[in-house]
This record gives sequence, C-alpha cells and structure tokens, in this order.
Amino acid sequence: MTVMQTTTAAPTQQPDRTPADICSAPPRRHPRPEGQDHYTISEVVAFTGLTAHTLRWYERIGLMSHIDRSHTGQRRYSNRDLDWLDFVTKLRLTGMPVADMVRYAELVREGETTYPDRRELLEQTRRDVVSRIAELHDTLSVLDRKISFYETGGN
Amino acid sequence: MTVMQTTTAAPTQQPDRTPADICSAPPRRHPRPEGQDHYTISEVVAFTGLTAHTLRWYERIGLMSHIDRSHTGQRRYSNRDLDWLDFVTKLRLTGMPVADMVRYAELVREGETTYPDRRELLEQTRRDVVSRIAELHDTLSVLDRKISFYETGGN
DNA sequence: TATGACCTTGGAGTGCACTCGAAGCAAGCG
DNA sequence: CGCTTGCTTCGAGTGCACTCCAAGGTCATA
Repeated sequence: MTVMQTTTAAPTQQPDRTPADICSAPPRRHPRPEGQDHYTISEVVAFTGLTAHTLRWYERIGLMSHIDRSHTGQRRYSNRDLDWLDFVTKLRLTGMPVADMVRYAELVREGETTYPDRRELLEQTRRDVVSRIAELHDTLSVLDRKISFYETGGN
Repeated sequence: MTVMQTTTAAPTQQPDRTPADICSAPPRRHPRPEGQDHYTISEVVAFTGLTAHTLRWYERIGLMSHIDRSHTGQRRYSNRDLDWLDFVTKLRLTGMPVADMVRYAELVREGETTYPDRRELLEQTRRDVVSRIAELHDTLSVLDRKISFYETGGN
C-alpha cells in the first residue's frame, strides 16, 4: 500500500488541547509525533484494521467527533483519533453495543461534568466483562469434558 | 474415560442409551426422570429461557434433530433434548456461529465415525474461547485504568 | 497531461440470529 | 357449546453492525 505523505504539516500545533477526550491514554506509541499526525483514512485503515467504510460510518453515527479535513475535504486523523479508535475497539471487544459507545462519546463531548456518568458506564461494562469471563471459563470446562471424551473414545 | 455422574444421582437413571447424541453429558439434573421426560415446548421455554419460536427455528435449521411428537403432532422434548440445548447454549456463549453448530449437529447425526472431526471442531472452539478470555482480560485492564482516572480526577 | 490509485457522499444492501404474525387445529373447562 | 390456552406452519419483519455502490472529485507520479 502506498502510504501517502501528508505534506500539510501544520507548523503550530498547540500543546494538548483537550485532556478530557482521551482520559488516561494507554501506553501506545503513535506512528508519527504530535504535529505530524495527519493520517489519511487509508493509513488509519492500516493501523487499526478497520475498513474505511467503517471509519466513515463511525463518524456519521457520532462514535467519533468530527475529524479534521484537508483543504480539499479529505479526512486527516490525529493521534488522539487513533487513541480513541483503540479504546473503541476495546469496548467493542467487550460486546458493548455501538449505541452505548455513542452514548459514552457524547458524554466525553459534554466535558468534565460527565465524569461520574462515564465512570458508572465503564464500571457497568467492567461488571459485564467479568461475568462474561466467568461464563467463558464455564464453557471451557464443558468443552474440555467433551474433548477428553472424544480423545479416549474416538480414536 | 467416561465422566461419571456427580452426586445426587437420579434413582432410576438408565445406563446411557445413545452415547453418540450427548457425549459426556454434563452433570445436569433433569426436571423429570427418564420415561417421564415428555416436555411440552412451553416447559422447555421455562427450563432453557429460549423462546418457543427459537426452539422451532433450531429444529428447522437442523440444529436439533427431529423432536418426538404427541399423537396430535405437538412437540415432546426429552431429557436428551434438554442436554443438547444446554450444550448448544454453551456453544452460543462462545460466539460460535449457528452454522457451525449445525455442522456439529450433523456430525453427531452421522455417528461415531465423526469423532475426530468433532474433536477438532471443539478444539478449535476451545482455542477461540481461550484467546477471547485473554482479550477480555486485556480490555479489563484498559477499563480499570480509565475507571481509576475517573475516580481520582472526576470527584 | 494522463493515468490510476485514493478520496468524497448518501443511500441502499447484506448477513446473522432471531422474532413476530396470521391462520388454523386441538384440548380442557364451566 | 363457547371460551381460553397452547400448539402448528410458513413466511415476513426486526435490529444490529457493518458493507457496498455509484458517481464524481483529488493527488502523486510518468
């Protein structure tokens, strides 16, 4: 894939505008440093594994806030957008419905006053994940019982 | 190594008619003993939590083999059917597509010669479950990081 | 300047796993 | 006998999360 260079490097990027957007960012190394983070949609496809269709759809439904555009209207994703996508991907792995993720995104956009709501939402999600893990362990033991049956009886 | 029934055994439990149908049955206590296990669909709904529609649909797509009928054509589910539904529910929890479950059901119907295929299918499923659990643990740590951020910064 | 890969949009389509509806038959009860 | 409840069938509808399409504009390289 030809990684297009985004030569439109904004010279004056003010440092760290909204810490509320990505709270407690994970230890991720970004492909490019702040100031040069103007990724095309195909670059983001390469980084995240999501399709371009899905990325545009996320934006349309409000799961991502408005993405910067080049002077010709093409999307230019930032490092923060990448962080957000990482987080969203994690949430998706938990089985959280997209509508709930949108709800969370809205809370983020509303600012710091929604910290308690966000925490509650994440804690509920956490509980769901924990019980999901328990379910899977349970399933695992059923599978193991059957597999050991087939191992001894089936060969 | 056949798994023995664990404790509180039913008084007159028949010695395992068709081992091919439910291999290595889980330690489940049935609502009624063998011989009286002719459950109506609404009873099965109560036991399993599935809807009557779903139960009929399972039968239609081949996820369940033919269910016994009363003289008037109504379904009468057996204890073995209940066991199978339990197992299917477990498989569903793993996220296995229904088509794959149908494939497994077909293998069961084909008899003992498919033991190796069944084992392979279950082992693949097991691998999927294990990696899913790992993913969820990963997600859990991300959630915990964010939650602790909101705990300290958000109140 | 021309090529071809890449980008834009809104809306329509897909696949999965149910979920429901309509029309009709059968059993039990006052 | 009428009523209610529960069962039957097939086929159509739902909700989710994408996924794709058509028509057209943009961009770097030859």
